[in-house]
Amino acid sequence: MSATPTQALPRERDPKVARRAALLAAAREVFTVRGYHDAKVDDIVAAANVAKGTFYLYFEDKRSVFAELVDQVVAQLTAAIVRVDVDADIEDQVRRNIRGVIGVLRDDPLVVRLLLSYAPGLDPAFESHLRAFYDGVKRLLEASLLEGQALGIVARGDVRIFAAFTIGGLKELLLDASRAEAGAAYESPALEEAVLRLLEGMYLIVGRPVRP
Amino acid sequence: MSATPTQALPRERDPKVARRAALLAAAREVFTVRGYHDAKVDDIVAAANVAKGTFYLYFEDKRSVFAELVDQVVAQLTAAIVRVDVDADIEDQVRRNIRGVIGVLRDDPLVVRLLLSYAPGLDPAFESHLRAFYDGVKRLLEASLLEGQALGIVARGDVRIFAAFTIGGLKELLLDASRAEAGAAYESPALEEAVLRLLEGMYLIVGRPVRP
Amino acid sequence: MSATPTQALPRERDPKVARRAALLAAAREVFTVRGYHDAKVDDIVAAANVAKGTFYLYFEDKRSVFAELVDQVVAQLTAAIVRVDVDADIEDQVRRNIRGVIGVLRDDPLVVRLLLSYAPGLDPAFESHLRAFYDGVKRLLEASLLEGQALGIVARGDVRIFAAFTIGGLKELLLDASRAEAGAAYESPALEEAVLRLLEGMYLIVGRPVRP
Amino acid sequence: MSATPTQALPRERDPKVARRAALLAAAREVFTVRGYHDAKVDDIVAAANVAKGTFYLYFEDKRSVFAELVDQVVAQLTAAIVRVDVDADIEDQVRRNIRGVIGVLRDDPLVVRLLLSYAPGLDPAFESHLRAFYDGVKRLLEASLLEGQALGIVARGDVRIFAAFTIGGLKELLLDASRAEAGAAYESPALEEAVLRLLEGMYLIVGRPVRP
DNA sequence: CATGAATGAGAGTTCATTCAT
DNA sequence: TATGAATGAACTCTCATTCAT
Repeated sequence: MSATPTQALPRERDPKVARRAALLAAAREVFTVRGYHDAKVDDIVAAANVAKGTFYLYFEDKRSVFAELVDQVVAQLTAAIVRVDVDADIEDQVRRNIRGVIGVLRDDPLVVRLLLSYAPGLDPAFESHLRAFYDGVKRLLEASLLEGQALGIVARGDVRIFAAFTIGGLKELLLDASRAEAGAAYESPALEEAVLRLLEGMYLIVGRPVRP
Repeated sequence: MSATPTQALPRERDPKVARRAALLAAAREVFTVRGYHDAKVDDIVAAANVAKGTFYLYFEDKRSVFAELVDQVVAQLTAAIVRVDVDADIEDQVRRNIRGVIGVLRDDPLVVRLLLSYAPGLDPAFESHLRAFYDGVKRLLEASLLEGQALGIVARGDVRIFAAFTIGGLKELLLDASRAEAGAAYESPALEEAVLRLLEGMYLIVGRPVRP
Repeated sequence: MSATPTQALPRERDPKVARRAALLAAAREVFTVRGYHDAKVDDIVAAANVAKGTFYLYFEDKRSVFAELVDQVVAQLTAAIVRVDVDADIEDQVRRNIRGVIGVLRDDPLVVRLLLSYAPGLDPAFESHLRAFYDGVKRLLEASLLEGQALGIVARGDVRIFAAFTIGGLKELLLDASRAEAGAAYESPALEEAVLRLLEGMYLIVGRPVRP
Repeated sequence: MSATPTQALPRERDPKVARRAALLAAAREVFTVRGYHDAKVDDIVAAANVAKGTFYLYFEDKRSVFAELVDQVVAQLTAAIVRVDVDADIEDQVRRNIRGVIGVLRDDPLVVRLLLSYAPGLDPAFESHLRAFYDGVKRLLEASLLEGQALGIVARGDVRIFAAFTIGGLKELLLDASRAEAGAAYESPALEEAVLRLLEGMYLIVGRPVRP
């Protein structure tokens, strides 16, 4: 927009940062394709074109790279979700949130599988990490729903159930979408519309006067 | 209730069957607590109070015990789900299905976590196994929904999306329920009622005459 | 040939002896086909149609069955070899020895491979056993050759070399023969004739007056 | 002989090559003493003063080290054997072959036992490997003998039998020699002479006019 | 005597992590 | 800082042998 010297894609100058990023990218690729346990550190360093020891210069251990990757996506998602302001246009904001989440996953379909791999029980080591995220989102949603109920724009009912069902449904839907080869219905705009409809059906009262 | 010598819980007499069951139970416990990879065969045999070699008398290998456990739950769930007959009382059947699924998981809360651990990407070895089950359920649901749409008792819309969202929502809900310590809302009957309401809101048109 | 009450094939009446024999036969079969290390006790008892524990009622351990099988063949071979009496027809006796050895192996071609598997170094456990046999035969042959040299019917030269070469040659030849599907040259009489010729060429002076 | 800085025995400078060689040497020692099955990877790495994992940096698995050792000797032997050229001095070439084989085994008496351990039946895994070598040598010898018969310098008779007997005799002789503590007769030149004599006796017509 | 389930020491192999260069 | 060879604890699975029934 102006003559700022910043590069469009600031192709990292600092070689240390670049290395770290390369390893992270390689890890994401490998973890996504192979799964956490099948992904060997050897695979990651091979993909990053780096020696094995280098890996440990940038990361504590195998587990911490995975954790960092998860955090990355979590951060992106968190950034995409905004607390619904009841004084503004509700539907628009909900739509925006849905679109945001879909968008993040669309941009980085590989990590979807990683993130959606909640896998409770399969690996206790990551339960806490992933659960923390889901719990956060769930709480955010619950709070919004409660507020909405007070304002009469969310149907009565147990918000925990609403929240859990919503999040679960979205997860499955997006997982499906990340796998679907074609599927016009899984095109972003259609998906967004369909999800909105579902939420409306379930509990969301939009497009109606706030007043009874 | 009578003089039959059979025991209420017939505490398996056949020692081989008993051992197998003991190992299976131990494995379920260990897998559930530790997760597949962290569960060592040593842990399982220790829990079953059996020597290491014994394990291999009853199971091909570690993986096959896990697979068998999954199959067990899948079978229970499959048995609990019936195809909805549109000539009979729809709501009752849907309710029965919901109740059936909830019931199975309630009876065996440990394995829930195991089954709900779809974990795509975390372990390619079991993806196919678990996906096959989910795909089956999804297809069953999709078919029912299509039929329902033809009869006017299911709202219009993409049945794939309906099905995926429903299953995802249920998974998350039941997972939550399996963790909830107290939570009155997660009591079976209330849960059943709440789920029914959600489905109604999303797409199910019940309690109304088929014909306008 | 007469009314002797002995049975032609005295199909052992004593069940214990029969069991033992059955196990031995099974072991021979399995060892021959699979080799010592690949032959599992399970395979042997399966072939003998006997429970695993039974094996240990009749034999100390796996090794001892093998040893006994080797001893069996060694005994047969030892019986087939006679010390050459220089006062009688030399050629005839040599021929008889060759024929005897060939005959034993022909009767029991399975065990040939077992016996010829001298395998020094491959398994120290059996070296001593098999070496003892070969050394015995070698010494026997050496003694005969020495005697023959004294009588002028064996060429001059190192009898140890003669003996070793003879035994090695025979081993290889018989091993080949035990494998040869067709091979007219490996028919017993032809083989016998050929071996005799070789020995004559190497050191045996037959059909000539002892004294020049 | 000059001022070159190269060492007489260039004690491998490349540490990777050195390690590999050390492991190979250790394996040869251990296999030779203990036999293939009794030789544990632990023994080999202990002998090489290396950690267990290191073994697997240099070799696929236990079996492949053994195979490589066998191949090594086979290669040496193969190099030592030349096809007899009938237009040149026959006796000299045969003598050279004999000397070559004896020489190889003399240089590395440990591996002799390994190589001579044909052990059919003792381990099917290596039968093919070793048999391939013996069959090769046998075919080479047979071809030479056939050629020789056509030229009248090899006696009539079944060349397969000649070849088998020769190779078996040599094996046994060299095995004996590799064990013989003292034994003047087993000194290389004497051995070479004796073998030549045996071959002459059996079928080789040397030093005589081709014409009757 | 016979059975065959149970045993458990031990084998080969893997792989996250370390560290000398 | 980067390397990659070395490490060794740990894991799964095997199988000869034992022993209660």
